[in-house]
Amino acid sequence: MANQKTTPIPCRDHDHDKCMSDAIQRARQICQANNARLTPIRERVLELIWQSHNPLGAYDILAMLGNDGKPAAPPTVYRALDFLLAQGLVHRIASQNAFVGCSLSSHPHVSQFLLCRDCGVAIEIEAPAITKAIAHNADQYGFRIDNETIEISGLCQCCQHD
Amino acid sequence: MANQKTTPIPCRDHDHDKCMSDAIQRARQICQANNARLTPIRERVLELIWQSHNPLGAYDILAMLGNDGKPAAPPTVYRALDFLLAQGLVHRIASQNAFVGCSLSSHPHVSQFLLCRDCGVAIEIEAPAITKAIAHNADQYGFRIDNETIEISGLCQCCQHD
DNA sequence: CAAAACAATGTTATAATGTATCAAATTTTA
DNA sequence: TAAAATTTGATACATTATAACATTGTTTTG
Repeated sequence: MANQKTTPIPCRDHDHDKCMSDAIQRARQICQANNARLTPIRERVLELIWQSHNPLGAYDILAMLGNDGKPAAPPTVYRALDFLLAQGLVHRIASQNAFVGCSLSSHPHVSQFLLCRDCGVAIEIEAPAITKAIAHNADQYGFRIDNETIEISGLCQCCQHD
Repeated sequence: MANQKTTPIPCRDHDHDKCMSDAIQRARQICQANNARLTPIRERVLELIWQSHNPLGAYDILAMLGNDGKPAAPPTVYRALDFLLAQGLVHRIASQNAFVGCSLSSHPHVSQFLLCRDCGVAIEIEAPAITKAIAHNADQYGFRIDNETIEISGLCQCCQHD
C-alpha cells in the first residue's frame, strides 16, 4: 500500500480553456432548465471566476469587471454572485471570503474543498464517505442538516517541496 | 432502529455557570502549561465568549467590553482572539465571522460544528469517522492537511417544530 | 401593441469585519 | 535596576458586504 498511486488533481495540467468553456456551457443549460436568466453580467462574472481554480474575492471580480469597460459597483458583483450561488454554479469559500466555480454543478452535492495554502488552488471533491459520516453524526444529535461547509486547507501535491 | 435515542445536545439544559467556569479553569491550566499569559483582557474576552454556546462576533465582544468600563478599540479584541485561537481556547466559525468557546480544549482535535440556524447554538462535535474519511480522501489526492473547517448548519433538535 | 408587472441593473451611501502602524505601558529577563 | 520583550492603547485605514431607491430592460397580459 505504500506506493499507491494518488488521484491526479483534476484541476492541474488540464486543458483549462476547455474546462472553462464546458463550465459556461453547463451553466447555460442549467439556467435554461431552471428558467433562470444567465444575463451578460452574470455570465461575465462566472467567466471571470472560472479563469482559474483559485477562489476569487468579490472585489477582485469587481476590479476585473472594471477593466472590461465602465467600472461597476459592489452590488453588481454581489448580485451576480448571489444568482450564481443560488443556481449552484459557484461555491463560496467561507474561510477565504472568496468564490470559486462549481465543478459538479450538474448534480446535487454539498460543498467540499481541499484548499492549498501555497498555490491557492481549490480542489472540489465529492466524498460520500465524508457526507455519510457527517449525516450519521448529525443523526445522533437529532440535528437536521441544511448545508455543509467542508474546507480542508493544507498543501496540494504540487506544493510539497518538503 | 426507528426509535433509537439521540445523544442529548451537551450544551442545552446544563449548568452553564459550571460549564463556563470549568472552561475558564481549563484555560488557566492550558495557558500555564504553555507558558502563555492569560491576561485580564484575554480572560475577559474568553468569559464573554463563554456566556453562551452561540458564536459571537468580534464587534459584539467589543461592545460588551465597552460596557465594562472604558471603551476598547477593535485591535484589542482581535488580539485577544488571536491569542485564544492560538491556544486552542476558542474556534472561529468562518461561515459566521464569529467566535465560540472550545469545548474540547483539553486535547488536540479539529474544528467540527453543528450550527443551528434558528437558535444559533454551536455544538462542537468530535467525530473520528469524519476526520478519518477526510484524511482518506486527502490522501488520494496526495494532499497534506493543515487545518479543517467543518461547519454543518441546520436545525438542532430543540428547534424542529415541524 | 400598450400598459402593467416583474426582473435586472445603476448609483450612492453606509454597515460590518478586520488590519497596519506606532506610541505607551507593563512584564520578564539579565 | 536597566534592557529586552511582550502587551496594550490609539488612530487610521483596508476589506468585505448590504440597504435603499432610481432607472432600465424584459415579460406578461389585456
